[in-house]
Amino acid sequence: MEANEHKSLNFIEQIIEEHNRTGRFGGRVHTRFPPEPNGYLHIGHAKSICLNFGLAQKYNGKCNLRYDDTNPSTEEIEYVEAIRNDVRWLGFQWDGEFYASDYFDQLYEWAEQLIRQGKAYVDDQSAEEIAATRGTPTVPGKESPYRNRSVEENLDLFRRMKAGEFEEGSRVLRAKIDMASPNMHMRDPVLYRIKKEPHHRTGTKWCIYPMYDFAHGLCDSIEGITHSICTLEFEVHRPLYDWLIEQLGIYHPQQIEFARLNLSYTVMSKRKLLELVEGGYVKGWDDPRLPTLSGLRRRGYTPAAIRHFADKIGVAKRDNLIDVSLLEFCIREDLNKNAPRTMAVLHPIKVVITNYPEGQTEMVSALINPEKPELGTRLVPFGREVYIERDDFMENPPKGYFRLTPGGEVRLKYAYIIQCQEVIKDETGKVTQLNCIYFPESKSGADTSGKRVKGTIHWVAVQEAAYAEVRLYDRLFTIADLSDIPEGKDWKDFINPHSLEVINNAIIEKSLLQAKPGDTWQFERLGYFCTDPDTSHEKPVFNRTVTLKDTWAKMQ
RNA sequence: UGACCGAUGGUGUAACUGGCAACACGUUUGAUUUUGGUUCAAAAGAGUCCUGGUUCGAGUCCAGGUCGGUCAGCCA
Repeated sequence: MEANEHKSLNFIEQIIEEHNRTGRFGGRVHTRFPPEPNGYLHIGHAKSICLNFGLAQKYNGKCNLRYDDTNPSTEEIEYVEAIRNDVRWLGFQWDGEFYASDYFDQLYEWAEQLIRQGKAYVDDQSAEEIAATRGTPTVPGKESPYRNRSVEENLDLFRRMKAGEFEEGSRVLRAKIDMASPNMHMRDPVLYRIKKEPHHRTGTKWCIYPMYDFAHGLCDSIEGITHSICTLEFEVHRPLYDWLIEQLGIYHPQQIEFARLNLSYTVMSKRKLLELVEGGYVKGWDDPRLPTLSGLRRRGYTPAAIRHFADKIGVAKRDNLIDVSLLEFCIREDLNKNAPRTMAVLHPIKVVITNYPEGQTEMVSALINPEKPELGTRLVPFGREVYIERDDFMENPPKGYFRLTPGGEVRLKYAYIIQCQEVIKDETGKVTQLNCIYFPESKSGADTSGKRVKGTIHWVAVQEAAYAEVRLYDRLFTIADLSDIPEGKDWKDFINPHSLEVINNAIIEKSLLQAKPGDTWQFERLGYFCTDPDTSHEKPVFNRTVTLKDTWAKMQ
């Protein structure tokens, strides 16, 4: 596919190829995916994962998985395992699996080195005082009264911080840069803080922990990362990233920033996702309505579709809002080719074929997947009574409707053409049964009836029907752009109250009772569905991944 | 009256680095079809944020503006 097809380079590939030309990294490409283990991965992370691992593959390089675990108060082992599974599920294998905490000793040494160089100092101010003296983007900050302590005093204090002599919040280590810098991140940023909390990997060894800005670039340096790819909000951190590495005189990777993914009708921030989960708006991190990888997986999205999506959206620096219809296109494309077909009826009406012999059944032959005829056929039981979709019958059809109508004819897919002769209703006027006749010579594959019908509908034979729970999902929000909330409104005001519809007694073919969690299907004419982990032999449960395109529904 | 970044059809990304603005999604139309699916064919839709400059020629270079985003955690 990518063999001799010349695809233009994205801006990161252009930078890499420029580096390769000039020999800055000796032709090496080594990236890393650096999640913080404090939440689940979402499709925005998938963009970053595909980018980082994809670059490594493309340039014959390497990509590490590195947990950015510098804050023990929010991070948990549960998340590192979930992240590992998600990355693997997406289809990537990292070269090295590392943790920022692996490097705490080295990081500490470098902090002492900075102190010895007179480039860092221990500040006794409180967090509030530091905030108050940092200034604003337009007003310079004020230097700390502790800024000019001697190297010896700083070293002593920092070592005692490490030894646990001081309370949390009483002291921090700060870089000594420039309190008047127009870049807020250069105004003596905090490098280390005291946290008397056990860490999921280092236990109680440490009671001081490095800040992101201090740790990240230095970890990149240790691992020999060439291109440290991160999102746009870190752009203003880059001068600090570079400053630390230069002061220390160590190997210098290149940080490159790209625009994070935004998807229409959903939220992507960890904070909001967490709020949806904890507020009970959804049923967990793997709720199929969420853009988390675990949610998408449960919804029936495949790794290949997500990778293809990541490829199609491209990489650039401008803010973007990708239309979900592109994601839906990617999963339909995959499932159309790969999902076996079956028939299910979500909202049934019973059809009785009055001229079909009572007690008779027969097996009709159906394609497993018309996109892959080599997969062959399956046998579907047919009989005198079948269920059809309520939508596939209309008593007073509009122009252009070509399904079943009183006196009208349709084909029951893979079986016979039927004609509706009688409509039976209950006392409320609801249609409860259709009496039809069939044309024996119209059987699929052996049709000598000469009849032509416009419509073909799906069905399930009554005597072979089983029941299932089917969960229909819709977009989680009612507005496309969640970054643009009207004045006085909260983003949660736009949660779609109809994002989940549960059908308790959908009709399926009995053969589907064998379905295993994760199996994907196309329910003919309805959409793609995936067996949910909640499924059981007694009560199969299916999630609708996405509907089929429906040009008729669009016309209505 | 800060610093940094960005601006190309409805959406996203391109434009071989100064040479007829292309591709994908979406939309519309037609053909095929035993899924109103798929497939195939076609169309509409931007003259590249604005103003000026350089040039035979500017989306691309220069100057000035406008609009949008990010940054004031001992979060990442």
